[in-house]
Amino acid sequence: MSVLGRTHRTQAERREQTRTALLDATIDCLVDLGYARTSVQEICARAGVSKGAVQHHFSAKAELMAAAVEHLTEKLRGRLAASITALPGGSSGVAAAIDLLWEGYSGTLSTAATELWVAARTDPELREAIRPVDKALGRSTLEHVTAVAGDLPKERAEILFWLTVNLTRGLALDAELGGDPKRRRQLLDEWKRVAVMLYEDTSA
Amino acid sequence: MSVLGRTHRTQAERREQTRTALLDATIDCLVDLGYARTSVQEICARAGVSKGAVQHHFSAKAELMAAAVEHLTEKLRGRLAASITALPGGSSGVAAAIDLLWEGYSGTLSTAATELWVAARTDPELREAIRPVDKALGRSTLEHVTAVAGDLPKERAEILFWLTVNLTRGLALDAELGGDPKRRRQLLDEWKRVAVMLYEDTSA
DNA sequence: GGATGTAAGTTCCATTCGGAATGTACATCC
DNA sequence: GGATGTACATTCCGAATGGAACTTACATCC
Repeated sequence: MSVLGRTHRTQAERREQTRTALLDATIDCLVDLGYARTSVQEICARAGVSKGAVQHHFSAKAELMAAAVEHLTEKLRGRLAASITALPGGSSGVAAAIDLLWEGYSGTLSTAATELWVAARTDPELREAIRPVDKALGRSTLEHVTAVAGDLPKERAEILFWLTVNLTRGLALDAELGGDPKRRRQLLDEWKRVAVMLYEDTSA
Repeated sequence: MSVLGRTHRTQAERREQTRTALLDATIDCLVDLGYARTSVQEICARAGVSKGAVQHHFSAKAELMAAAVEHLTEKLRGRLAASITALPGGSSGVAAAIDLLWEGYSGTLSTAATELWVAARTDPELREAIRPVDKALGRSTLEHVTAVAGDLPKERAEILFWLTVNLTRGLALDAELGGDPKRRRQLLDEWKRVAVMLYEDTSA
């Protein structure tokens, strides 16, 4: 008897609603509690749904997590894609792109992703679920980026992109542990300087 | 009745032996099973010790984990410090230092550290235990590095160091998930090139 | 509008967890 | 060499977990 869904809902709508409610609640739990303390019961409580429901949608907890990964990356991809196409070209675009990747990889969505990533290391099932999705996200983002910075040789652009992504992920870890934000800002600024330099070096 | 400890052991020795056995077993578990599946029972089984022992040494699981962090960083620090002092000076030293940091931050010890880090994000107690220890490790390593690359302005050396550390941590995450080793090698080589360039730029 | 299948809620169970209580072996000190 | 305190083992318990079985509610199709 939720306040939503007062009207008639088709079966597909019902299904989709509780499904996304479950996945969103899962991400919430990952961010708030971490993977270790994310229980099915807690997810159900947050989603306003019973345990039976999750079992109906997902045969096991791992499957729920796998679906959450997809849900998560889909959201992240959407956010990134939207911002990237609005990037300016040239060297100012490089700096802006780095900021963008940092924002993308340091937000709550990425926090949840990190939880799943780390958990996946020792959970083969989850791992197999994550890998293709993550690869697709990387490719998709890379495509958008290279499309914007088109005057760079493809290989150079890729290297610059992946360096940024990995640096950003390291910084995100640092942020999660409560490292010094000022230093992170400093490092990111320096990296932008270097990246722009490299960019101009190669494209000029 | 282990094969070790057949001789008389003083109380302090007994205490120290089972303590380190427990901590080593904890790290083992973190690497093999991940934080979520690391239970006290499993640790005891691997350490060849009973549950009562861990309770005698550590009042709660969180305390064990906190001690494991310290044990871990101490080991890591030892390994890094030993290798760093043997570094050559000049730009070849920069490249070698990067390789060293990569090795240090991508081994099993660091894998366990990452598990604890991520878990600490949502566990205040563990977090408070980790922060000072991690900071000390960073400072200690940084000190050694700056001592070797002494002809660089201090601030520049620090930035270079932290950029490398964070990049390395991002790459380590990628490695854990089974990313392409060839690409990681490529990225690391490129970063070495850039770092050497920056180094020569500033010190010349 | 009544039959039918799917979505979701309720209840239950086996397992496992961390931690407490209690008992035993060992080392130290007189 | 016997008393005493520390290190470790055994056993138990309440709580929480994931998953199964069963029941109820809803939408769809005739």
